Amino acid sequence: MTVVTRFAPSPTGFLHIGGARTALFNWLYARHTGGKFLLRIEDTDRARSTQTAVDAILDGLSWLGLQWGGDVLYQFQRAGRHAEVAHQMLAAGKAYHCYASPQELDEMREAQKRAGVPIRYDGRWRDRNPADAPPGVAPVIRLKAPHGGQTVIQDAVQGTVTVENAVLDDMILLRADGTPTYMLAVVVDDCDMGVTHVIRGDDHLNNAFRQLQIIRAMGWPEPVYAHIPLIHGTDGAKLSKRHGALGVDAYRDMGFLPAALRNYLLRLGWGHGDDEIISTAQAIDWFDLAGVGRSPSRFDAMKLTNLNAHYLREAPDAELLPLVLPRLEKKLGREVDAVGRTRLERGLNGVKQRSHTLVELADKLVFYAGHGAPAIADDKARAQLTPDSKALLMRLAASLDGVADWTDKPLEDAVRRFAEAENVKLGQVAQPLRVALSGSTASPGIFEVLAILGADETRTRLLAAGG
RNA sequence: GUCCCCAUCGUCUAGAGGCCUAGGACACCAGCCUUUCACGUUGGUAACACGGGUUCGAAUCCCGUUGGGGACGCCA
Repeated sequence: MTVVTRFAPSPTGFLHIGGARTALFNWLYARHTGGKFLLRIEDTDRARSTQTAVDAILDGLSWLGLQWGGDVLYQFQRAGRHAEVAHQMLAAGKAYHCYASPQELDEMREAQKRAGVPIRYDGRWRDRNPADAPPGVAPVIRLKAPHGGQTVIQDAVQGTVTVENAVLDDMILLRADGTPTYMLAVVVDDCDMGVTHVIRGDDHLNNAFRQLQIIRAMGWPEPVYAHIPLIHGTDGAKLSKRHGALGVDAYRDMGFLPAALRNYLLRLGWGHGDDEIISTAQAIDWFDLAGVGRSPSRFDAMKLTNLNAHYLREAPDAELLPLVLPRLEKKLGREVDAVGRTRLERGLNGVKQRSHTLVELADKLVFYAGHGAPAIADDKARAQLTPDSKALLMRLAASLDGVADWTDKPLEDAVRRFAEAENVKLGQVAQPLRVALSGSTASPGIFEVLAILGADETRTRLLAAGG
């Protein structure tokens, strides 16, 4: 049997980190088993669904590298099919019309709340004669759920979960306006799409029992359920669009790499021994449902950042350059010219070793991209440029004029000899020099910076700082 | 309120009854390396929520307590 998984977000907002992980797990499981990963947009709530949100979700998944198979299925377009199933159930006596008005049901729930009894539909139209139907009221169709016994789910993550049927009420399948509810639509679509494994957040665990009742009423094959624990914010509460969650686009803007986010998300709720750095290929090979933990986890930006720094260091320069270039040009307010580009190509490796995000990478790279004296980063850097050190830099500029081979090693020799001649420690020359060239007290190796900037640019910056 | 789920360092986790004096990673602290910052490396602080069982033996199994989370819509 070919495994079919799906990710089924509702387009009411961006793709947040929890949804991204759900998508990742579904994608990984499909890839691991050689199955298919499908995408379905649950847009049956016409009032809240937007095209902007659909685009954000599609963009987010693409950026994350989670390619879905086939066309995107839009749930609303299948409303006819959903209604058809509801009517089949009606005809088969598995469902019934309910004429209770929304206000009436609100009152019912209020009364239940006051009485301290479970809040659920009381089945007032379940066995009532249809002849009692009030005139002019469009009914909803409700599932005639089994009364006795219990419903049991063998969840691939949660294990055996049992619920008494008595606590499950007769949910609405088809609204008064003839549109399907989520419960019906999910089940019909999963069945028609041939979904074999439903991997989703465990906020859906309770829904699974209701969905199973529909599936059984229709006599359809039951999927394997895998309800993965939710991701919580640092306060321990469910992460949602309304509560602290950011869209994956926000992480892209913050300079995180898709590979890092995938690795981080994978480790949130799933483990494979002591492994931490897990490539996507490795993840596909290793991923299984049995390794998914059962307790909720909290989002830890520090760990993501650490992982991102790792993937940044590992990434080929050619891959990174196009990603930082736009950020650099935004900083400079102009295009990076050919000279700047060459320096970036040579300097990228040294800087990426020292960066955690693309944002940081761009910050630390900007001195290579521009011309003339760099902006001084902070007071610590400014403090390096004393009258004494400025004078020293002027003498250094003169001394460096004699360097014929403007590369790392000869430059290092020259600077060391200069320090010796001045009778100061190397650091006493290196730090002011670093600030003069890069604008900061922290940079790649100073001789590398010297070499990449070139003799002319170095001289320009030295004179600017010394004068 | 009712139902469901969960519980190992601050965080993510390893742990399938003896391999546990509880391992790894992030973060934090100290040392080394060093032209700065990183990287790297060495060491350190830090956890089985509590109470009962079962067992020769429990972080691991059972029950309860406490705590946390989720769900109870003509939302998805």
